[in-house]
Amino acid sequence: MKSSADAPVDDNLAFLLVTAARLLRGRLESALQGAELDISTSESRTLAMAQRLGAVRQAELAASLGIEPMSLVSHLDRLEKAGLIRRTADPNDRRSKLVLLTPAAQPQLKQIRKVLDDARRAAMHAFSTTELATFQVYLQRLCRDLMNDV
Amino acid sequence: MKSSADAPVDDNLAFLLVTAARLLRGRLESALQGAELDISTSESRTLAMAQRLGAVRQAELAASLGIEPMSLVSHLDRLEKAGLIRRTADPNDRRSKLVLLTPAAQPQLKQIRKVLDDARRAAMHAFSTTELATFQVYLQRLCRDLMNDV
DNA sequence: CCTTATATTAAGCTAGCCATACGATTCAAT
DNA sequence: ATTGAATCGTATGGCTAGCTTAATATAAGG
Repeated sequence: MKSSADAPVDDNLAFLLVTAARLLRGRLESALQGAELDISTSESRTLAMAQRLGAVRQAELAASLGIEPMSLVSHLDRLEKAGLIRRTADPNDRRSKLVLLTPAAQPQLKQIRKVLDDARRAAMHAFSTTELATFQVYLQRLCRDLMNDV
Repeated sequence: MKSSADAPVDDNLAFLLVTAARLLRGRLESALQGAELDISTSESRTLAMAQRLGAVRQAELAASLGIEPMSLVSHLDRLEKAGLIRRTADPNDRRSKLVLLTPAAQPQLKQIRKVLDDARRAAMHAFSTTELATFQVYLQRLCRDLMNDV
């Protein structure tokens, strides 16, 4: 299937980005729901980043996600309740808590990744491998710039 | 200033897109506020699209924006209250209303565009003209695909 | 007549943000 | 040792931008 050229789309890059994100997110949420995974896109992302960073302080995890620590709390609450993470006191700083994945999280995360990847692939099937790689590099660069307060 | 390579970012394109959009949007909102334009990003986008389409039915405007008609109502309410648009009965279909920009909207929209473009440019100053063009084409294609229900 | 379309209203949800605040802890300066 | 500032995670209430479900009156098309 080829893209339709007749639907008007924004002529402003920022509007396009915000719109694409919103629409793609809708797809991801539907896919997670359809797979009966009781987890949202944002919780999935939190879990994936926590896995990547290993035992990580909440403040650091929030920074890596580009969100406020306060906003992270509710995601962690849900993930902890679902038995996918646990919070433990940081032995090096008693103000802090470390976030660790539980054994149950690994297979779950594997499944989540598959569902999300399939949905993303379906949505972007008209893009070539090279284009996808370029797209991803651009987004990575942009995220870094935006997160590092240019 | 060059991008930092040490901040971890997501390795998933979808997460990157959603994050970039959120962060960029924050920049846009700040810029609009800083310029004391009493309008949000979404209202700006609605106004810009309404200008582009000319006298347009609400359902059609919503479709072009990729949002639900119901969601459009509150944006239009605000814009109408601000004197930037007016709604008028469609002579061809009495169920419908046409959205038209008021004379006050043109200079306002010009200012809004400037503020948004400056903010977007600042956020993406590390991208070359060619890269920006490529990025925009990718986003346009993605938006079209997502809006045309692939 | 029946079905679909249109704009609108209402309530509730998610994902973030904000301001404000708190107790506990840590760090740096004196 | 003391003090003030900063950090940390958490709680509260409220905001925005969309979505959802449900519903309504009116209009249009077959």
